[in-house]
Amino acid sequence: MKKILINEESGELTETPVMSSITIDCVVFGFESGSLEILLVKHGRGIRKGEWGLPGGWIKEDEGIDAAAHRLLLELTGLDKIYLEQLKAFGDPERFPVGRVITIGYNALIKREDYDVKAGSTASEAKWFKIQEIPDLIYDHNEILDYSLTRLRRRVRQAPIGFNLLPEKFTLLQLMQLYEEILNIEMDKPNFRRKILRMKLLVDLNEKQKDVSHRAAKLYQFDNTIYRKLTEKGFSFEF
Amino acid sequence: MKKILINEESGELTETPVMSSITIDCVVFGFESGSLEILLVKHGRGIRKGEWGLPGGWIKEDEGIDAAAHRLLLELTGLDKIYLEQLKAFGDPERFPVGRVITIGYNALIKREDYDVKAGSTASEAKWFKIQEIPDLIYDHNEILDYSLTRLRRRVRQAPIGFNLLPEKFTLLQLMQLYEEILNIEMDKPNFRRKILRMKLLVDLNEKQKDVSHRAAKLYQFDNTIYRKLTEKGFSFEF
DNA sequence: TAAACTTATAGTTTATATGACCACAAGTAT
DNA sequence: ATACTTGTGGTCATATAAACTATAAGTTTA
Repeated sequence: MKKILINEESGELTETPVMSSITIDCVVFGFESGSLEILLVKHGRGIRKGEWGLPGGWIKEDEGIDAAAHRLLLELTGLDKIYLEQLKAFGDPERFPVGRVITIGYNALIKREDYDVKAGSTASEAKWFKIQEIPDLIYDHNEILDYSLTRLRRRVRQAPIGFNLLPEKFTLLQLMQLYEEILNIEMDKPNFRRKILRMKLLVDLNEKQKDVSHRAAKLYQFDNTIYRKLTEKGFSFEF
Repeated sequence: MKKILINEESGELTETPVMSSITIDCVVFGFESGSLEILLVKHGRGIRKGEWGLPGGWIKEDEGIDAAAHRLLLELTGLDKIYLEQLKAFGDPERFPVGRVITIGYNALIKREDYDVKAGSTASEAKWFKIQEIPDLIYDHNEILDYSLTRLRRRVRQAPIGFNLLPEKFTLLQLMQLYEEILNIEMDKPNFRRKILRMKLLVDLNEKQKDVSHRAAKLYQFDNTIYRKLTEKGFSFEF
């Protein structure tokens, strides 16, 4: 292993840097029929064969961190333009059995309707798990997941990111149920409607649900441009 | 450089991991006479000699990330038990001129009264800068600093962490001015008092300021144990 | 010694947001 | 036609926030 990286001309590095491998691990969230779910992959080889873990992989040389996360998710799901947020780096020296590997965690929010199980190369080994039914995961992935969930719950109250888990067109009830599921609380329908509509960041599509066995609800759409304009005026999303 | 890290027995690693150097960079915040300040260090060598940057350094093998940050700050300031929060990893392939180096950013909040300039080994090259007077920094350190400030402003509203910047005993006005400075807003004294006292997480020390040239204010103390008990009961700090 | 000044602290009032609740409308299923 | 489900609109009591006024307790100055 190349232990010393000092450039004699610039002299920038005066100590011996430790080289380490860097991975990305993604917590991929989806929302299906009222349940918050996470996409896990089964390990195909090694002593931990058959165990579940977060999808991830190695970062390439000359590749940005966000870019690596996007690439890995594209390989896994066939989707680009996934909504991503970096969590933080996890680097317990003991976290990985084979050597020192630091991993960078990501939260990814995807629309289940977009996701085709067969699209990704590793998709046959991928499966959605309800939040309450997550098994023991490899390495420190349960720890990463805990952190991820805490972060999601905080973020979803501060910024309008929940929409990334819903179809392009959604009803107010769907949105409310998303919040109820993520935050694990019960909400009041009329109050929720008023609060979210008062923010004026949803576009009323003047369209209704179809093929539902009850009164059809109006469909709405989230428009990021509107949100940006509002924040410039000092508006701040809050739930 | 050792390019392949596959353990044949476990077979965990199926691709060639890229090795990278990892550094820590800390944004050290202090609060002095009404101003929020940041501790910067002057680079002693190399082509960028004389330029200012965030204090930081290499992470050691077999050293946790948080532990590395604590060690580096101990070397710099002579202080242990500094309040630390990891920000995230910064890894633009171009961020560091000599080679691929990923850095992990930290926010550190310290009590200025505790900090002795002469304590740290590199202290002679360290200096406090007011937030509004930050110069151009080396590498991507301005970017890290921007992220850090955004994060601090958000965090300070959600969790009682501002106290880490104040002396052990402080007045309500000092606390208010800290918030005013960090959030860059003006607040109303009576309203602020009521709001913070209503939370019941300050201990009234039944003590007063000394040597002030005006009516002395009561001194208060923040008690983390009380805060933890309150959060267990469902209380959540908010500003 | 009194007046001026600074900061601490208490109270009041108004607007606004929230939570809990009721009522009814608009559809579907039996 | 009736029951049932979901959507949607309204009310009211309460809590909270923001703006403002007032006074108290000290220090400095003249």
